[in-house]
Amino acid sequence: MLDEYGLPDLTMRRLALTLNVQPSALYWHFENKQTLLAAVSDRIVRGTRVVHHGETDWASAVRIEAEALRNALLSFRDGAEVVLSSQALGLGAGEALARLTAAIHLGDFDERVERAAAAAFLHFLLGHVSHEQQRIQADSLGVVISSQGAKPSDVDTEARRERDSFDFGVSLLIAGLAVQSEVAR
Amino acid sequence: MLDEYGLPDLTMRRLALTLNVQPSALYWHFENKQTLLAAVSDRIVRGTRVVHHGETDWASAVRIEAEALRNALLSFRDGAEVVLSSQALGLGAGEALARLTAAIHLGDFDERVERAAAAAFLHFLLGHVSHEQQRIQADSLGVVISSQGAKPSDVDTEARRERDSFDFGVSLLIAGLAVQSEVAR
DNA sequence: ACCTGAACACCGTTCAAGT
DNA sequence: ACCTGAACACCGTTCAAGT
Repeated sequence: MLDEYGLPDLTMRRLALTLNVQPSALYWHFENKQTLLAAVSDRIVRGTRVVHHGETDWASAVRIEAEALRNALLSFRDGAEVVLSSQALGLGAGEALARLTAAIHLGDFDERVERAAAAAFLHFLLGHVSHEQQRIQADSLGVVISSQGAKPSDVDTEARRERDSFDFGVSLLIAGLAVQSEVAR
Repeated sequence: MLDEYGLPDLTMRRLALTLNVQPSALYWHFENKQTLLAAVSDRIVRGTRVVHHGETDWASAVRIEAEALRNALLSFRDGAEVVLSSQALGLGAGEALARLTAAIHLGDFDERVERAAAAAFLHFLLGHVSHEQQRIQADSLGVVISSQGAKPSDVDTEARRERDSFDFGVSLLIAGLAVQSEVAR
């Protein structure tokens, strides 16, 4: 349904219709829409399992995990916004945070540093991908935002640019964390 | 209205009621709710003007700007979420991005680096503060989320912790960007 | 230029009652 | 255990018509 209609049209009533059921029936299975969306977030995040990395360093582990999470979010329409909206309520992104924290933990930092860094990674990640997906959607609707002189810029080079700026952001945070580790010892 | 009711209850109908006007009247002034919220975002972001920093280095400039933006967002209930929701539509956060970019520009980086870094700062900033405000709201409703053994932890130390983890995130990004500048030359 | 009145096509959620 | 029927209290938006 998400892929077909997008988040704004993922309503309880439409979901019930798809399931050939009355809207009220959904409330036997989920307390409300928020918890339902949290469950959807979980499924989205768990989508991409990371290849069990042997004994790589923490930086590569974080990079791999970030990439995997980005792919998981990108694999559903509005994926990032779904997770963003349900973590805004304190639900749904726990799994993602745990995975990032585990990767960082390989670097053996102070525990509070690890928590704060994982949160920073997650904030960047969700923000960036939701921005990406908003662009994807706008493009698919043929909406032209780019002002003056910018060529149609084929989808491929556009996708590369997005990936590059994502990697750049991840690199910034990793480099910052690396400096932090040198300060610590 | 935002401070009194919060974003979820900031509806066109309630706004009209507050203004002693019919809901349809609002549509003469704004094309739709999205553009109205974008205007609200603008006001929130412009709230805190930065003290004209003389000739500090780019790192302090960025730190000051980030702090100012955080304060602007915190000064309205659900401020971060308002901006987040309207920048998800490509509107509303332009001013914030411009200010961060200007501060970073003092460091004289590659233009693409500056853009990507400013975006990274903004994503972290909005994500962090919206998380903060969600916590504030939960606390004010007396909702206890913290599991087991965590003391009630007075509001003051809680606020300090939030500020610290915000500063930490900003520091991560700044340190990462500093490394980037060394690579460049 | 700015607003009203009335309508359209929806929402999420509750709750008694059914099977 | 799981669902229906019916209702409640709302939404955003449009558009002819008024002043």
